[in-house]
Amino acid sequence: MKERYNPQQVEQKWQRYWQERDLFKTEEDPSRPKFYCLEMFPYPSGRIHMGHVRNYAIGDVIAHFMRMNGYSVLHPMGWDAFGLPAENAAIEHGVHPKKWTYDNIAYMKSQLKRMGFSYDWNREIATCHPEYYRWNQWFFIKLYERGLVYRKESFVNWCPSCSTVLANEQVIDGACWRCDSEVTQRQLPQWFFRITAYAEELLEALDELRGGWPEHVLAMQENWIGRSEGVELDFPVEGSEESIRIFTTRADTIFGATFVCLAPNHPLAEELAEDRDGLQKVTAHYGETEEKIGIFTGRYAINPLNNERIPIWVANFVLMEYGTGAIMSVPAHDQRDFEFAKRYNLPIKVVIVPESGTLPEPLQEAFEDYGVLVNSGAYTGLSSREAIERIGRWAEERGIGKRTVNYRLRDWGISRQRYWGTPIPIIYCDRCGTVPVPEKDLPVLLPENVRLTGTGFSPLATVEEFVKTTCPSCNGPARRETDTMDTFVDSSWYFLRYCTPRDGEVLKPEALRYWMPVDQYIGGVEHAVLHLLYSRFFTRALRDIGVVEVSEPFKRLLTQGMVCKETIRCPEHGWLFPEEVEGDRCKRCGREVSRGRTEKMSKSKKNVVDPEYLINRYGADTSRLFILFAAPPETDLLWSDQGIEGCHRFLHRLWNFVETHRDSLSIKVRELEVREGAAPLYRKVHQTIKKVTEDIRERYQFNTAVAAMMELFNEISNFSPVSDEDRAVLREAIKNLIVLLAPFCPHIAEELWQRIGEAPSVLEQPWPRWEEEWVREPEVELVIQVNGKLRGKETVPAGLPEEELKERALSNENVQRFISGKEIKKVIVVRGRLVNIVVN
RNA sequence: GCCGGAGUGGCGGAACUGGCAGACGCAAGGGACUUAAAAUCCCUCGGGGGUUCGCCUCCGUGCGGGUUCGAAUCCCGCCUCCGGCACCA
Repeated sequence: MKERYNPQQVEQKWQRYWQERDLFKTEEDPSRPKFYCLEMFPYPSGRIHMGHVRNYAIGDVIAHFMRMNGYSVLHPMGWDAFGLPAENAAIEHGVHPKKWTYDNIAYMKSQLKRMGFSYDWNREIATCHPEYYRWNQWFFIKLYERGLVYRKESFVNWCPSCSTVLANEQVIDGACWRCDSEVTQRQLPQWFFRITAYAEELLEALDELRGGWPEHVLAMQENWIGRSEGVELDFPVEGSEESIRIFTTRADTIFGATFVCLAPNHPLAEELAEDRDGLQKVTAHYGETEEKIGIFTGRYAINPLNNERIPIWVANFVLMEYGTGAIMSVPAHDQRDFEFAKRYNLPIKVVIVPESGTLPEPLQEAFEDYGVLVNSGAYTGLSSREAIERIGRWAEERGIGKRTVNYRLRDWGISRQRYWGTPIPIIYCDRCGTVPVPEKDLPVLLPENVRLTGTGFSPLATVEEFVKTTCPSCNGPARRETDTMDTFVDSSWYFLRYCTPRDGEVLKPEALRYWMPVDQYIGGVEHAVLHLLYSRFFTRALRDIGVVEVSEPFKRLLTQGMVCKETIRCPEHGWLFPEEVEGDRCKRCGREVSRGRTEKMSKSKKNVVDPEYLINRYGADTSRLFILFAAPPETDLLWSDQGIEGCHRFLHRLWNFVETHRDSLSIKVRELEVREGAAPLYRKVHQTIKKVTEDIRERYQFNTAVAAMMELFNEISNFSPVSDEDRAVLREAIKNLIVLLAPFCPHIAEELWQRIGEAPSVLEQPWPRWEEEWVREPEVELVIQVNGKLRGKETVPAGLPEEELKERALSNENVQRFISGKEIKKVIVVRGRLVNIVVN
């Protein structure tokens, strides 16, 4: 009796089997090559979404593939478990963040298990666990001792909705990366990681990643680090001992400087500005982009190159955080200065002209290109490039400046005024000042009895027994730091923790040496600068304190595309779920809906598909297969309800085939004999092994690998065996197909493997090998062109000499029509492929 | 504005170093089975023209040029879309 494919039953059976045998447990095995396959760990928001499914399906294929190829594979999973949503849930629903988080973890873990991913769950980590975050604290202290962590009062990005500070990387278009609220500026004392100390290294090392990382991620990081070479130069302040140091990349325009601008929070601004109210007003608009405003300080500076006396201004668009916090303003050659000069009627002086010609005066806009210097004293006539070089040298010789490099990258502010995060291990003592918590007192535990209100003040400050402590150095009364760390600290090194997840005392160097770096990292592009840059920095910082030997954490990076789906919109009721629509009309109001553009699946746009629904309806194998088949991994994937049906159909057909031919498929033969009629099928088997292997190994093209398996199955279905020898070939074909399919659809592969009489587990089978002689076709179709146009085809034995191919081509009937009576100028022969006859 | 990527049937996408454009899948149309439907199976499926129904032929990979015996693929110039950066001196 033929049994019907029941995914639920099959999947549960094999998930239980894997779990009982702990099949995916990993240990360091020096006798085998290692492979560290890592997918970005999820935030435990409650349920997994299609983005997770795609990310983890890709990772699982790679992990299985490498295992079957004899590698010792580390494939772990864990939870990025600290963060705001837990705290917000607490404020809204009164449930403790810890409970909320651990409940979510338990549920999502069960979902991941139902998807059948091959994680070594023995290595599971959660960043909110004290044995995890103690290392955040330990690293913090070590880096503090090395001067890579410091505290300073500064303007910070403040999200009023999240009631906390954001790092620069977390502000997108002036809005919070998480909730989209407009970000404002606040002045607060903050802890910083000195990522800028590694700016040059982080930039230079990008070159080593080329090839293994996608080009656009490298470009984004390069942009973000934003290196620029220039000159620092002192402009003495008239009637004062002070001078203003400016930074410029365009020293060639210095003779065109008609004023100097200070950032409002520049130390000299306060001192020089006469108009207090004016200064305050500029300060209030600091960093705003809508409008350039400024005030004249009433004082003058001297241009060191021509001794010209130019006014000193304070302007809101000059940033203290970049360069020296002061600029020389050259309105003729800088658009920002041009706009500022126009507004305040400051002189505009042309000192650069294009190599050919002049500039139309008065200028309508700044001329920012390189060119030739005019009105520039001894430098007149030089090219911009030369002038920059010479002026830089001149300043260095005179000791009034130097050539320098500036970076757009800022230090990473990690203080957060929130509860659900790692406590910063610092103690403030009136007598000893700022004292780090001694190593032996770690971890500084996050207290659980806390009232969360979301008022914007650190919740920990209200927990008296937490705040009140004694100073580790003088034993006097002292207070603890009450801010917690940015959660990106947690994820900046979690890949190291997987190597020794349970060792309470140390990150074992042997384990790190064996497993690091991550050989393949997989995740979304949204972390191109944030997480990926922080991790590269952190790994280097930890290298410098002797924790790890590698500098780059991720050798290869694959950024998977988004999962998208069509959106539906009602003019009255906004976004709609498909089930809220009937015949293009909104069920509620009857108005016609518009099928909007396809966009990334999101709850707010109601275009989501719940993975759990798919598992229940089609099973994990079908879901995984479709998501791998529908698009190459880096491309955005357009969800299609019919598409998944197609993949389900394929698995059904495969199942039915095995069930129908079960008897003949379980006959084993000692030696395979491939007769005439079975040779094409047997060749297809070897061609498919080759194609699937190379698609996975070299190109990560899972869609074409799946297509190749479908092709093989089509050929299997069309094959009619006429002998036992043929049946043995058929069995061989099915057997190989099942093994090839195993990384994609492990459950059905296990089941079919067993049903053709093989012993489990198919996942422990060696990856099949192909034989080149069976990949080659004995006959090839020769394409014959005349003047590059297809004029005929001939089936010829492979490996014919050129002469013969040429002859066959020339004698082809249809070809004759096109060449008769014409002069043959040339014949190009590509062996095994084509002949092109050139006539005039 | 600067940087990165992409434009191929009705749709998702194939085509490896320049060598048969459209693999595989979806949708659509036709047929078989069935009382019927679902499921399954078979056939057709870029467009135009011709046909003795074997096939022949012209056009076709965003647009315009170029290199080449031969271009989806390489080069030059545009257009469109997506992503990143952007008052960074």
